[in-house]
Order: sequence, then structure tokens, then C-alpha cells
Amino acid sequence: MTQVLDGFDPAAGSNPRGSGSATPPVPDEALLDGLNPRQREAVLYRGQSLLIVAGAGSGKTSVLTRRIAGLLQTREAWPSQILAITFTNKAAAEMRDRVGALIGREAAEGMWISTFHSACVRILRREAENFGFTRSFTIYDSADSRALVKRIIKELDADTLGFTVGTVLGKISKAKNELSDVESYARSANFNDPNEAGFVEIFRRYSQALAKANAFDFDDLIAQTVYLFRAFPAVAALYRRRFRHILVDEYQDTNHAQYSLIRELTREVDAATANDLEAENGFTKSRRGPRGEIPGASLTVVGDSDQSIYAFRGADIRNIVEFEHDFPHSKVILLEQNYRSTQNILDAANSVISNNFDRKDKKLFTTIGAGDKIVGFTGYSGHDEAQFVADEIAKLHDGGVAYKDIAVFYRTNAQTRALEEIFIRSALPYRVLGGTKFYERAEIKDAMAYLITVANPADPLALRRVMNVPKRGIGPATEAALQSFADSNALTLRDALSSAGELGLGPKVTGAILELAGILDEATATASLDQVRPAGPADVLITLLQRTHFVEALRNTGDPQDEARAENVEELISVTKEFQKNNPNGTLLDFLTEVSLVAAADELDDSSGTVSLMTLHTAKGLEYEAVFLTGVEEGLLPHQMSAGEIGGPAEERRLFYVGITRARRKLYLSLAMTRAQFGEIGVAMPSRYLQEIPAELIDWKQSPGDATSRGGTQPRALNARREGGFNFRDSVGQLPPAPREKREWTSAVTNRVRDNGELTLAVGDRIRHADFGDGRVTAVTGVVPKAVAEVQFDNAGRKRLLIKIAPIEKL
DNA sequence: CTTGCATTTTTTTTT
DNA sequence: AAAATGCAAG
Repeated sequence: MTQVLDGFDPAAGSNPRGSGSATPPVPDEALLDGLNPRQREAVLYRGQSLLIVAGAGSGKTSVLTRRIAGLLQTREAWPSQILAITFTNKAAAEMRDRVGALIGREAAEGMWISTFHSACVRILRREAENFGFTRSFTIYDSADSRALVKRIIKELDADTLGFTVGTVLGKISKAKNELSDVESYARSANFNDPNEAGFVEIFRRYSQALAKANAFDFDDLIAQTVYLFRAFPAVAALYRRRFRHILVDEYQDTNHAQYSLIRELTREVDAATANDLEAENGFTKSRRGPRGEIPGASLTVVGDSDQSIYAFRGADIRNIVEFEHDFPHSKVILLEQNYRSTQNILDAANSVISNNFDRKDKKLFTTIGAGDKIVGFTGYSGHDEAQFVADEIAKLHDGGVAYKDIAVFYRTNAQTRALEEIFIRSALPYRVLGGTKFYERAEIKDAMAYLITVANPADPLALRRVMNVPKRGIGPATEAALQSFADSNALTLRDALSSAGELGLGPKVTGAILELAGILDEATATASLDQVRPAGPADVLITLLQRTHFVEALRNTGDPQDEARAENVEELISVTKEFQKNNPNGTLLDFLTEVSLVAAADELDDSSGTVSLMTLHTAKGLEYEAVFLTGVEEGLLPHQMSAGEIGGPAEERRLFYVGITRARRKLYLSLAMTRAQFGEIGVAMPSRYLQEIPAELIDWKQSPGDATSRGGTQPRALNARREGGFNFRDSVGQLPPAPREKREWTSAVTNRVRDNGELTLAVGDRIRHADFGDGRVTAVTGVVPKAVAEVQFDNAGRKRLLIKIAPIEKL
């Protein structure tokens, strides 16, 4: 149990500043450098609870880091007494770096700076044994939860009652975020309603399955930590005593469970409990209050209710609205000065958000100046819109803006398809965030499932996934036999494998099962935390793949995609090696945890030199020199599905607001007249939110009205430029009926990626492009297959094309 | 048990 | 348009 104590008794002597200093010491003036009076106050305020209402771009990260640095520098706190919660792991790493840069890396070591989920995993790993889990628990991601629920619904034939995986998962998640477990849910459930009774049964089986699998789902990580603190006061006291300063970023997006967690952590420890705790563990005596209690930790939260965009996963805007009520005597500081965007961008943002009625009025302002107008564009199709985005990015890049300072936002992930197609053809380097389908690929999931089975033998889900991969002749029937053997002998599925000989199966299958059991058991032994030096993820993975002939089997299916799959597995090996290099003492479990908890924004790489594509949700907290906000259409933004939800359209507006306020200098708003959905092409209408931006702030390169009047026939108005004078409001009601023929709208751009093979072009060559017509090559850069031609088209302007795949022919 | 083909469903956003 | 599912043949 010694490692539980690790870091819990930070002071080799006593409290950081002894006791009895009446006025708090003041940090170095250098820490306050360049801060405005409000920010300065937020850094210096010392009191039990502080709410910083920080508008977009108001320098809140700066304030938070300096506040932490100040606490450390003045010795008001030891690093280990600080718990800072950020929204992404990347933000956490950045904050740690910045604090380190301010007061020295060593002085900043030992702080807990992480996301809610990471912090909870850390606590749960230490304490899991208290309530029926082991410290080798694994985390079920959404796909795992989905698979489990699907299985349960099938078992119960509950789909006949109208239960779908999606609705059940939603209800379970909602319950957990409200800290309601099966029992408490059942207590208030109406069992006369067959639907309700059915759900309770599913919920019960789901919870039991997770517990049996020694696994937590995402929501459990928070909810079970709260449960832990409430059920085991001594454990709670340990953490309450330890964390003296708690800071939470993006507080507007906390849900009830997260709020409760913060509440639990900031409670005081009464004198008796504190005495017991310190005596038992040999801790030095903490600074006490008048009743001998350890006072509750100080709490700083930062947030902006206008940027609350996660209601769908239980975020409760009331947490921030009612903060002053929840934490009496709290101080509130408003940061309204924006250091990020031009006034035009802020005016647009202010104007849009002012349409949400139940909000405290707040107006962002800047001293940067008006800046450029917002650029608007209406394409005929999603591809046309994408082409505009690509062209403008090329122009920006020519004008000296680095690719990494440009981002493209969209409401739904499906919108990436058109953008990617055009970007590839235009030879624009880009990166899709959160679309990391890498860990969703079948071969990667299979390989990961091997690692999970090894780390957590109790989990049947992962085992089932790998049982017949590579193919060993273990089909559904054999699996069922193993499962029922396990059930009737109270064994785990994994243990049942070793007893395969007793099942009377064919000799071939039995042999295969026993071989698998052997491979897994050996790997589990080498990776066990009880080992002096547990094998790391790369060691385990490489051994497993070799012994199961995983890659060979992958290469021999005759599928043309085999090679790509094998390469993906190689890539996974590199990832594990990289992890081992960066974390010499990192265990297999550490690796699995890290992979489970990566957020979309964590994939950002500042040195990448690529344009970033992401959803509006992922964009929260980020900023870019130039921002393209695409698909600003009814049905997409606001999204169709939000229409029926209470507060739906208002939240969509906040999402739009978040998108706008990410831009520093250049903001582009684009939409399309028609958009493909489910493979069907439909007419799109401009978003209502566009009308909420004062018309004079937008310079429409091609307004909805222009696009209407063209009727969509060739040649398309790629260079259309209309100066001022357009009245958007009038045009909205006059959109054309659906295009008569689909062909007319889809253009050759939508066709499959083609391959021009060895086609080589030289400066001066005449070419013909499927969309842009004829043109002359003015430059060729790069080498095959990534050679890029710059072409001056006769009617479509100058473009950069990836020679290998552009729809072109040499004349 | 596996494979291939026909059918159906899916897209809101995420840790 | 792509992915997931279901079903029949080998």
C-alpha cells in the first residue's frame, strides 16, 4: 500500500508557509506582466471560491497558469496540493509546460493537471480494490459499450419492445451522469410500464457485465469515483487533505457527476477523521481550522456559459450559472477584453449570441481594430464549397499564412468527405482531427483486443473478439459452448479456454483453443503488475503477433487491402514502441488507458505544417489565424436533430458562436445550395444564424442570391465576385426548387479518385481539366507520385493540382 | 464454419 | 455512399 501514500504527504516538514501569515504573500511582479487589471485580480485573489467568467479569447489560460504559478512561487501550496482539470490532455500538457516555464520545471513537478477522466482513472487505479474491482481494470469505449448492450438486447429479445442500442446507451449514460445506478434508478422506476421494466433489466445486466469484466465505461470513471468517495469516507479524506487548490477549466461543460466530484473533493475533513488519517499514515499535521478541521480546498472555476456546447452528454449550464449560490461567498471576475480576434469578427459573434435570450449580457471587445470583412461564399454543391475553401487556402498560403494556422470547421463528421477529396486533388496538406479512424479499424481493434485480454483476463468482450482472429475455426457454436461451460462452472471465459479438453469438441478446435490459452496466459504473466519489471505494450504486442501469426494471416487473405492493413498493424507497433520510449516505466495498462482517453484535440501537432479539419465541438478552446466555417445551412447548423430538443437551437447557436470566435484575423463562412446526405442529394437553405450577422460585416464572394440566379449550369461561377449591395434577407425566401437533374449538380469532381499513372507535365504544356477547362502549366514541383502542377486556366484562374490524380489530360 | 452477395440502416456533436 | 446485417451456398 505504500504507493497509495506516494505524494500524499508532500511537505517534508509542515505546511508550505508554516502558519499564521495574515496576508497572503505576493508573487513576483513578473508573473503579472502584461495582464489587465481584471486578469491581475483573477491571478491574485485568495479566497475559498472564485468564478472567472472568461469570454472567448480573453486570456483565461494565461490567468490560470499564472494563478497556479503564483501559488507555487509564494509557497502557498506544494505542487502535489494542486489539482487542475482541463478539457483535453493536450491542454493539460500545455498548462504544465507553461507553469514550468514560469517558475521552473522542477518546481512544477507533482501537480495533477489532467482531464476529469484521467484524474478519475488515476484515483480508481489506486482505490479499485476497495469495491470489487482490481487495479488492472480496463475501460470500455463507446464501441465496447455498444457491443455489450447489443448483446444484452439480443439475449432478452428486447428489440421487439422497441429498444435500440442507441436509445439504451443514451439512457444509461444519462442515468450515470445523474449519479443514478441501477438500484436507485429501479427504486423510482414505474415497473407497470413494460418499457421501463425492460430498460431496468438491460441496465442491470449491463452493470453486472461491466463489474464482472472488471471494466468501467466512460461515465463510470466519474460516477464511480464519486461513489467511492461517498462510500469510503477515509478514502475521500485522503484526497480532500491532499488537494488544497482545485482549478477547473471549461466549467460550463461539466455535468452533474463532475460537479459532484468537485463538491466531494472540496469538502472539509473533520478533526477526528483528520487525526485518524494522519496518525495511521504517519502524515505530518495539516494546517487546521478553528474546530481542528482541515478546511475545504480552495476552488477556482473558469467558464463561459455562451460556450456551453455539451448538453447532449449531460453538461448542465446551471453548474456555472448557480456557482455563486452553490459556493457561498465566492468572488466573480469577468474577463471581456478579447486578445484574439479583430473587431469585425467579435461584432459578428456578439451579434449572433445576443439572440440567445436567457443569458447575462456580455460583449467582447478588442483594441486590435476592425480587420478584414468576413468572407461569405455559397457553392452549388458540397464539392463546390470545398473547392472554394481549397482555393482560398491556397491564396492564404501564397500570402504567407502557414497551413498550420488555418482550420476548417464543420458540424458533422460526414462533411469531411467532400473536403478531403478536393484537398487531396489540390495537393493541400491537411489533417482530420478526431476522425482518427485508426483505432476504429478492424485490424487495429483486433490487435488492441489482444492487449486488453492480456491486461484484463476477466473481460470476455475483448477475448471474444480475438478468439477467432486469425481464423482458428472457433465459430459461434464453439464460442457458445465455451461460454456455457464457463457459466455452469463459475469460470471466466478466459479460464474456460484452458479446460477446452473437457468439452468434447473436435481435436482440431480443441488444440487451437488450448494453444491460444497458452499464448494469452504467458503474455498475461509477463505483463502482470506483480512482476518486478512488467513487460511493456510493445514487448507484449510483438510477442502476441508473432506467436499468433497475426500479420501473416492478414497478408494472405488475397484482399487487395491486405497490405494496407498489415501496414496499419506495423503502425500500431510503432505507437507502442514510442510509448515505451517516452514512458520507460509505463505498463500495458497505462498504454491502454492513454489510448482510451485521447481526445480529438489531443491529436493536434503544432509542428505538422498541415491545415486542420475538425468538428465545431473539437474546435472549442483552439484558435487559428484563419478559420473556415463550412456548411452554414439549415438542417446542418442548426442540425436537424436539435430542432426537437429543448434548448437545442440555442445550443447550436452557441456552437456557431464558438466557431466564429476561434478566428484571429480571417473568417470565412460558407454553405452549399445542395448537399448529399445518405447518398441522396437535397436542397439546402442558408442557416438562420447568417441573418443574425450584420450584413455589412460580410463580403459575399458568391451570395445565396448569386448562386440562385445562376441556376447551377456550367460554366460555374468560380471566380464570381460581386461587390456589396446584396440583400441576403430578401433572397432567403426565393431559393430555387430542387435541381431537375442530379447530373447537372454533381460534376466530375464527385467521381472516384482516378489515377493518371505516370503522366508527367512540363511547364508550358496545355492540359484540359474536367471542371476548370483548358489551361497552361506554369510550374511543376515535387516528385512523382506527389508532383504538383500549377496551372493557369483560361477561365478558372490559377490552381495547384496533384498530377497523379487530378481529372486532367494533356492536350 | 466460412464466404459472398443482397438488404438494410445510418449521420449530430464526444470522453 | 459506406457500413452493418442477414441469408444462402459451399
